[in-house]
Amino acid sequence: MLKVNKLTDYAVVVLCDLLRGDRLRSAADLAQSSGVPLPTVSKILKQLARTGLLQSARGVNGGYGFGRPPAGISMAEVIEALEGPIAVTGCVEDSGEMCEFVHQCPMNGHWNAVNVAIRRSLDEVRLVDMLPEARFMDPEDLNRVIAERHAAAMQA
Amino acid sequence: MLKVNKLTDYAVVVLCDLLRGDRLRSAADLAQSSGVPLPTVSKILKQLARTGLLQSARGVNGGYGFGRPPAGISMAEVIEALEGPIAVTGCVEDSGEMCEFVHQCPMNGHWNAVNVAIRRSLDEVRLVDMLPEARFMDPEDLNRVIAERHAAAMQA
DNA sequence: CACAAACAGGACTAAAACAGTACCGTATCT
DNA sequence: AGATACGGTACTGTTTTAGTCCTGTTTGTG
Repeated sequence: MLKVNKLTDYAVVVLCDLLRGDRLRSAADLAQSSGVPLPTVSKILKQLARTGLLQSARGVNGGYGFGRPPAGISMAEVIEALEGPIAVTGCVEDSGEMCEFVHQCPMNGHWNAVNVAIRRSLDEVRLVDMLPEARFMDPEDLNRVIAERHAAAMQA
Repeated sequence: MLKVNKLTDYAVVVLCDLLRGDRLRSAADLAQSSGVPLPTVSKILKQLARTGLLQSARGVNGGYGFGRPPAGISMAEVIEALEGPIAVTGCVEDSGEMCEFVHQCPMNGHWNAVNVAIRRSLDEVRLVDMLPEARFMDPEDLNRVIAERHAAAMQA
């Protein structure tokens, strides 16, 4: 276990697709080019827009684009956008849930060490690292290309 | 999400209890002192013994003890013992599952970077770090005490 | 101004995973 | 022989997840 859900998995596929373009992309467009079913893509994009990771534009010629420079987006942010705060158990500060034994639980706060460790490691993996082409490209070049595409998309 | 299941959560409680003793402890005994229901404790201990993290002895005066020096046990091992290999998605080497699109999937192998990062961070959190008293004790002293208890339990 | 393209939000259902329990078998000590 | 304790597995109700669909709102275009 310790799995992310499928939506998050698909989200990465779709986001990588979005990274490759230099304009707003509609949900239908992304569904087609990524192979993920439209309703699912739609659900993912809505959620990502809600958290600010993506920007959306309605109406004809509308679609989705990154809400900020994509080179700065970490996997931790993507996962949290779709699944909420990273918390491996309920017994953790900020998890939202509160176990009924908080005050007597001997584990209280101790899983936090685990959460912090995981959170930090996810901060260090960037979304652009998930691009297949990232393996073969010079990181500098990759960042530059991605930044140019983002600028073009924002301008249009 | 990205949660461990409750069994794993309970397991840490029970294991910490076991860390505090210097002899074999029966499932019933651990259930009582940890407050976790017996059938559940039993299930956890069985599984941990199966993977070798714990040793078991049957019959009167039987019970469970650590299979090896507990100071060397990491949270990664505990989690893997109860939940199988750490793999945040199905699309990952060693996850056991194989998605039907392996050969065409553009993400193939890329979540691995995430898995490796998480796995490494879990390797660095030790089981003994989950002990509440670990906060107040000198790490050297903690290791010594734990080692002595383990030796005593193995000898008896 | 009407229509079509696209996003926004929420409701609903089927399937899968989990949690918790119970039962029966086997080993060991006294 | 009998009591204690682990070993394996099967079962069931509940919760979560996945996936879909429907209705409303915004915006560009002829």
